[in-house]
Amino acid sequence: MAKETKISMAVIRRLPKYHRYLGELLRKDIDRISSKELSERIGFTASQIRQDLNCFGDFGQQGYGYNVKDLYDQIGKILGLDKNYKTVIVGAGNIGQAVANYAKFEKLGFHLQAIFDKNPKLVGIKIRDIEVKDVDCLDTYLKENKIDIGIICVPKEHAQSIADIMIKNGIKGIWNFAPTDLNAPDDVIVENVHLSESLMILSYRLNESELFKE
Amino acid sequence: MAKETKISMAVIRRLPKYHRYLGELLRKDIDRISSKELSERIGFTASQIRQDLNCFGDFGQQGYGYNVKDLYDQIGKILGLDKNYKTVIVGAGNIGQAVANYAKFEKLGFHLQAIFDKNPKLVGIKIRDIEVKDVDCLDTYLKENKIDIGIICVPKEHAQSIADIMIKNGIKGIWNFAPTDLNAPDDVIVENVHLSESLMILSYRLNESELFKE
DNA sequence: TAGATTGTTAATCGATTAACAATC
DNA sequence: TAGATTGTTAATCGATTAACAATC
Repeated sequence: MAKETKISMAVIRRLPKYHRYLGELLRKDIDRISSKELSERIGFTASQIRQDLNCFGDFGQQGYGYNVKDLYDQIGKILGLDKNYKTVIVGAGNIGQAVANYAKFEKLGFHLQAIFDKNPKLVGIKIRDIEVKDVDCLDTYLKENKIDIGIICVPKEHAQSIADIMIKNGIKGIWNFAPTDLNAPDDVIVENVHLSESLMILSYRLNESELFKE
Repeated sequence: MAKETKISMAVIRRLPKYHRYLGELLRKDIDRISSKELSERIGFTASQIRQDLNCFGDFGQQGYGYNVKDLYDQIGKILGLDKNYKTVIVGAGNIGQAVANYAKFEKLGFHLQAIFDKNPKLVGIKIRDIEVKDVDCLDTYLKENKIDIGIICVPKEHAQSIADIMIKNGIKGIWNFAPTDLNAPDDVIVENVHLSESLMILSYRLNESELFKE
């Protein structure tokens, strides 16, 4: 991570897409690519691609372009995909189970250590060989086990209190699926997945375009 | 939807959050709010709130502020939440099932009509009283039933071919959970939920902040 | 009326695009 | 070397914030 100055959120949100497209090129045994050609595939301007990449270092070579494998690895490193994270899921309902079973998850270095729920019908069942624990044990569990990331899949009414327990016990990142904004100190990173917002935006765009006639 | 000129994506992506916060105020029996007070709750500047809302009409009143119920309803209408949409899910794996069982879904006016999968082990099972059909029937089904929105929850390798069938049969919106970018004509709206991108951004931010020491 | 708060214009800030010298 | 393509600066575009007259 070469250069200084704060990277803008706009750039950061494009990084995973670079990583994904470079991964595809790699699988196609393409070993070099110019910003112009990548631009045509990925849909960003060549100029933007060069600007974005230059936030992190001089990855390219004049007259040649970028080495695909190299750049893929570099961006993976920038994204922290070379690291390992210990995670817990709180909320073993539909979304919690889907996340737990989400295969890509482990591949990216996120290792699920435990799952919690408050529903007695779910406590005790096994998901991916992990027995669901009672949420009352969460606080104790987090004290006894160093966990990096907490995944919140509970209804919005309980999300903040679960987040508070996580924060109190030193969790550094929260992946929040509850449809609410969590309060957290600056040194705890919260990344939201708000499905209903996504759906509303789809609905808006459908109507805006006048495509949708009931 | 009063005013003209194209609304920017930045504004649109904030609309669901307005809707959510106004819904909360409503439940707390607060019936009027100024841009300043809303600003303190929602975390946007008062100026931005007034700018955003004015894209769609003059909802406020000088010296008074905004009527919560009114504004909530207006934004709901702008988002198309007063409409009903017929949907199908293709892919009855973890994510497909989670989406199918997602309660909020129906409440927003999205009515699930059918679920498809190609796995014989899943074909025939019932999810929310809907029997999973073989994906080979998708094309015929869409010809016989007018569906508004297709939800893609299949692995990325199959996403485009499913999308093609949907597009060919007149589906106007696609909610895409497959980690790939779909090709679609301009009159088909694609809204992506890329979970792994969200996770990568969390990972990046964790490392950037130097909070994460392995 | 006086006070409050909007709607809207102007100023600022930040992000994207264009251009081109540097250089492989 | 000549051609290609980067890294980077400057120009443009768009989004956010500030300011304030209009008005409830």
